[in-house]
Amino acid sequence: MHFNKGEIVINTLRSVTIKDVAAAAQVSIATVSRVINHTGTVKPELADRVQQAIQELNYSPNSVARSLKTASTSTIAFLVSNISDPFFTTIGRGIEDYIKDFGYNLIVCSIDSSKEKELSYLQMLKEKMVDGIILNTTGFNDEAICELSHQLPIVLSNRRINASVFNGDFVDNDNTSGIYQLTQHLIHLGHRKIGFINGPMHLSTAAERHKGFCDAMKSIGITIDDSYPYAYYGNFSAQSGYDGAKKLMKAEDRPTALVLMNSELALGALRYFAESNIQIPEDLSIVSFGDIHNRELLYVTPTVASTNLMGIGYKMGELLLDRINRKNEIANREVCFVTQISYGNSTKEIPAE
Amino acid sequence: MHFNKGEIVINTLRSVTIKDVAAAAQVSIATVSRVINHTGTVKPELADRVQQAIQELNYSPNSVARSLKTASTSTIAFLVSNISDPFFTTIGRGIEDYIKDFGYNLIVCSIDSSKEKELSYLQMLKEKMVDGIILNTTGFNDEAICELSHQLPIVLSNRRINASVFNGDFVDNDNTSGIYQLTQHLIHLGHRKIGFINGPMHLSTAAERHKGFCDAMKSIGITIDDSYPYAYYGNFSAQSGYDGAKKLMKAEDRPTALVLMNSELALGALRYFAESNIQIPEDLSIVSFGDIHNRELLYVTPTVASTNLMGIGYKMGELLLDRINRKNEIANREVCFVTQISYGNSTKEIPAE
DNA sequence: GCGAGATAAGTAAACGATTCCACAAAACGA
DNA sequence: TCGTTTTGTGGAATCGTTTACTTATCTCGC
Repeated sequence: MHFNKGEIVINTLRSVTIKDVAAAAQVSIATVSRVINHTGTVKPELADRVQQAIQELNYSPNSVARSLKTASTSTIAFLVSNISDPFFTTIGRGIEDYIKDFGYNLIVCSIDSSKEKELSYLQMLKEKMVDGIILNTTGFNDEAICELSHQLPIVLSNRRINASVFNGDFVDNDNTSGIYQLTQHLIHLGHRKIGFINGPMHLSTAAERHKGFCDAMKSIGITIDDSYPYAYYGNFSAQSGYDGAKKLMKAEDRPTALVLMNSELALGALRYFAESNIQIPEDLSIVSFGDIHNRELLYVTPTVASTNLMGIGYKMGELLLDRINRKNEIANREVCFVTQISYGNSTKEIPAE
Repeated sequence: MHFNKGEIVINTLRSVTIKDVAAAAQVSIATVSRVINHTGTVKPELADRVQQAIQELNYSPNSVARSLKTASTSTIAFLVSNISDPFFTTIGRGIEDYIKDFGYNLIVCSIDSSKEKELSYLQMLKEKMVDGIILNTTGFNDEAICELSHQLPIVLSNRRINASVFNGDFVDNDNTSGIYQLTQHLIHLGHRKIGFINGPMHLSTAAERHKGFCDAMKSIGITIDDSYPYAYYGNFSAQSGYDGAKKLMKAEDRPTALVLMNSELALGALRYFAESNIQIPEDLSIVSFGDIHNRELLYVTPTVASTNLMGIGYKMGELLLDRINRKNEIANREVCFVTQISYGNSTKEIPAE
């Protein structure tokens, strides 16, 4: 508070406003506003006086007041199932990197795959007047999201919405092709009894990856239906990976290879294999979708379809800001990121039976 | 928009305000506000009318306007070096879990150990009127943070500030004791040539862990000074871990054990050992500070001082909200979380030389 | 029955910016 | 020289709330 030398500062708590600056520079608040925002015209001489007053008073504009008037907060929200999941935080980092250059901030919310949490966060964020939302939805609130999408720019992250009236963009990996390639890899190694562990089929990611698997199996004449013996559906968590691996490997008729439909499932499965002394790839070949943190340092390096998460985040930030600038009045867009197979040592050729 | 059956909606963009509710319920806006906030007294009959109007109009209050008036946004910020680092996101999850029950949101910002980024984020957040900040500081802006701490509640996460005029709380692991115990463990196994890889010493975490190491070594009569041959200082990144391990292991006089001062350093070092075929623990024993994601799935399970990150986050949320409620007018507090040694298979007894 | 105190509701002033509008002064073209 | 446009500035409304203040009504003890 060195700017008040010799005077007693009456009220340090009250922060300096545009009024104080106007008074100090002996101009109107309108002029101060014009100087700050570089709008309208103002004489250089006055502008200097204002700038000087701003310096001396250490003034910075109040974003909240500005937001109220301009109806925009320069804040966007990122809703994910769990902010401590590296998958999402890497995407989040990509988003943040992109938007920060435009003066935007990121609010991050964990909705824990809970229908209620998702709804209540959406409500709260609408009240807070965030400028847009990037949403990895639970899949349980499609109607509400569709309605919201007409009031607020929304970009869907990785999970599509099953409704035609949705107004927004969608970014995802090429799930079908990624899993197709992984499965083909196993097929080429001679595997036929190929199991899979997937998440809930109402999520587009699960459904699309399932399709990739079916397509590949179809190419060798195997049709996947409800009676397919080597299938397990969980919820994209490590626990499901563990449980699924256990169930499939305890069955009389074991698969010789396993497709894990996301990295959490893979980690859970690896835990089970370690505990139960199942050797990878000697006893079982595995592949999985999505990058794994420090994958090369694991006791076995899984072959994966690797994804460009930072890139996805960056792209989603780009789409959302564009949508914000264009007042949400554009046609839906979809961006699909191709995956790249990254080979580890988790698969092995099998002699044809 | 089903609430306007049969009528033409003139302006869907303009959202419904407290005025509309007041008009619909035929009361004043003051009464509506009283109903919403449960303040003052209002006849049940009127309250009902208001509630009904709120329902029918699908009204939700505008947080920005409320924030302007009440000078609080129910938002707190979490500033970390990198939001994609699991260490921080786990803490973040703890914070979020605590604060969400009180209607608070979390803004997450990556400052990348950059002095400028930290400063500009702090400025931006002040303008946005966040109610408080949880800060894992770069260590380069102590004065600015001290000044800010008198205007805005601040809780420091894991990195202390070297200034007496700081006004806020501090939460950390017991760095000194954690490293002391880890080092003692190596000593008990017979190691004497114990190297370490640390972060920059201007960070309190680095300094405190260094002290733990020195204390332990002192107990066997070894004093650590600048000439200690088995030392490497980097920046708490995996790259530093890799580089440090390389340098120490390429020297003529190798250490027989290594203390890694955080988990990133440990992962980087593990990568080097894997590449250069150094067997752990046969060729080298290692220990490290802090949990490692999926530690048991690594090719070697490091012995670590494990930390309760969720708990730390939760505690920081608690301290910050308390500080907010008490208008930042309380004495500084410090909370220290004890660590727990979690044994892996990365250490081995050495025959006394 | 009447004044004091409680209760209930409304009016209007904030909060701190942006921006429309009015208007004065300067610049300009004929 | 006199309109007409351009430029620069200030006044005041506005954004959507909360809340201090006011006023009207009601309750109640004496």
